[in-house]
Amino acid sequence: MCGRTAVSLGADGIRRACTYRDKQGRRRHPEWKNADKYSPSYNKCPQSINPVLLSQQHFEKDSSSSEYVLVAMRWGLIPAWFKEDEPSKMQYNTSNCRSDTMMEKLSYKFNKSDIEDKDPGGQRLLTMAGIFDCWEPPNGEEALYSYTIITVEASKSVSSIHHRMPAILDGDEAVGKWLDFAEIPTQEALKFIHPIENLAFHPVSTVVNNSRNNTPECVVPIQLDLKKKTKVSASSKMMMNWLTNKPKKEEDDGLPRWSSQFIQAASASRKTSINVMNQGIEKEEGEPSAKQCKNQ
DNA sequence: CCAGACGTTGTT
DNA sequence: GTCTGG
DNA sequence: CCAGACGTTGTT
DNA sequence: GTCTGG
Repeated sequence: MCGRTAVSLGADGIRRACTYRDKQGRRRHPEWKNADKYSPSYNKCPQSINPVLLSQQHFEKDSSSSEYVLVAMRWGLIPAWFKEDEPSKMQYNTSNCRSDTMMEKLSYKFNKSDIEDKDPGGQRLLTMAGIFDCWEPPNGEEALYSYTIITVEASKSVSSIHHRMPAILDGDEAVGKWLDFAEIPTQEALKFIHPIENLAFHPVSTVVNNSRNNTPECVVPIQLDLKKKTKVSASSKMMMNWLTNKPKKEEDDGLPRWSSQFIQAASASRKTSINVMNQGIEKEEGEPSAKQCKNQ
C-alpha cells in the first residue's frame, strides 16, 4: 500500500505538472536540480529515484517561500548522520514513517526539512507528504538526497483494502503549507496531515509485484473476477494500448489534453490488487492461501 | 559517563 | 525466518 | 512494497 | 546527530 508507486511522466512532464502560482500569482514551473538522475517507471519501489518537490528556501535562504524546486531523491531516508559508506547498509526500513510518531523517532526528528513528493496517476499528480535529508557519504562521494513517505491510518474508503495509507496533500493549498517550512514547522504541518477520502483506486495485476516489471500492465485496472482468473477488461486494454503507443513527446507532457481526461478518470490512482484478490479467492475457494496473505 | 540504537508493514 | 536487491 | 537468496572450495 | 539504557 505505501511501498510501491508509479510515475509515467518524464522529467519535463513532471516539471510542467508541478505548475504553481507564486506570491504574485504568476504561473511558474519548478526548476530541476538533478533531472538526469530521475527516470519514469510504471513500477517504482523503495530505493528508486523519484521526483520530490520542495521549497527553494532549502537551498537559498533569501528566496520566497512560494518558490519550488524539483530534486530527484532516493526513496528510503538516509539520515545525515549515517556512518556507513553505502545507503544499502541502512539496517532499518525508512521508506515510510508514521505520522503519529515521526517527531519522536531519531531517524526523522531533527531533519530540518519538510518536503513533499510528487507522484503520478494521471495528469493531476498524487502528492504525498514526506520528509527528506541530505547525506554525505564518508568516502567523499557525491551527496545523496533521500526521503520517506509519511503514512496515516486508512481513510474510510481505503480501509476496505488496507489499514494504512500515504499522507496525501489534497490541493495546492495543502501542498503550499506543507512545503513552507519557514512559516509552518513540521510539528504544525503534521496537524493537517490526515487520511483523505478524495481518492479513486482500482485493482491492478500482480505483474506489479515484481519490481523488474515496468509496463503499463502494472497500472491498468483489472477486472476482479471472483470466478476463475482475473481478466483485463476491454477498456483497460484500450488504455494499455494508449499508454504503450503514446508518442515520446506526449510522454513528457504534463499539460492537459483530450486523453488526459481519460487517464484521470480511469486511473486517478492505483493500488496493488493483492489484498482485494485475497478476499475474492478466499471467498470463492475457501483457501487461506498462505502465500498471498503475505505482507505489503 | 559510554555504548548502542536509530524503522515500517503485516501477521499471529 | 530474515535480509538484500529491485 | 515483493522476489529471491540464503555457501565454500576449487577448477575451468 | 541525539536519545536511551546500563
